[in-house]
Amino acid sequence: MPELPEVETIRRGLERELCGHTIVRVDWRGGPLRHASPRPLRCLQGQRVRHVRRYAKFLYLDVDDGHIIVHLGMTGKLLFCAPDEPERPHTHLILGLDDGRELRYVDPRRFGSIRYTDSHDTATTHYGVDALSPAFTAAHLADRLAASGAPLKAFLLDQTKVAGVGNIYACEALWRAGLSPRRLAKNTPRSRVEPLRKAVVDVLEESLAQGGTSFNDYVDTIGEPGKFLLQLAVFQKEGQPCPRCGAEVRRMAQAGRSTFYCPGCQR
DNA sequence: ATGATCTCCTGAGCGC
DNA sequence: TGCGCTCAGGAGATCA
Repeated sequence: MPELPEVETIRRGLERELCGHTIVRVDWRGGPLRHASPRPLRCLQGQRVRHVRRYAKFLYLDVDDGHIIVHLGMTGKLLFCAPDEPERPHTHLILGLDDGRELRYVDPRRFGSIRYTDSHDTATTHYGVDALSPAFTAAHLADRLAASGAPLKAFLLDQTKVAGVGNIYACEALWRAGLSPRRLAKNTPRSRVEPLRKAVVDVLEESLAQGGTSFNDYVDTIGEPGKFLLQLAVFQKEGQPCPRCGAEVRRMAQAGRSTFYCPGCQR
């Protein structure tokens, strides 16, 4: 479900609504989610949330003693609820807050994870630079592209190359840059690296400004869907005309995922 | 080491 | 209507 803009939207919601509040109750339903938590989640009781950070698609909730590392997978949602609100199916964790509200984690497919740890995250040590960080420069991207024999689409999806880009924005960025998803990363001409970097950053920032992209079930922490859907050029537009050249948008499988592209103007 | 494939799980949407 | 099939925004393990 969520890619970088959606996760960042959620981070902002958590920063606004959760920071400074203390967790007074932990109700863990036993998942299991993708990963077990190194420290028991019940130890979060009595701890105050100090900061909420994001790296790639991971959220880091810094508490008094350690960090809660959250990945939403495909269908994870963090929702602020009143205690009397009916519980949705697949609610795995409820954090009771000091002002009576609850923060609930709901995740039907259970591809997400919630881990409480006292140490630094080891899951992302091999990750690349975050696509919205200042370190994501054309020079850096050029180096990474040159070292990769993967097709551009697979390159962008690989979190160890560039962190935070998912299937929607990989398709959209390649369309904006006019680059074929099949082109090998190392065969990207130097002159097209900066346009690609800009396309990735622009599409992420524009989506973020709209609160992300929603298909079926993505909502932010107060249940609002994202509005970027209206601006997608090729993603899930198979058979429709390319907004730039009018050719028919196609779909193909790459690395087990759907790639949407325009055969007319992506070279 | 790198890239491709499979897998975890549930739900939605489609064709029959 | 109801069944079975395909597909889904992620990423880690495993294989070549």
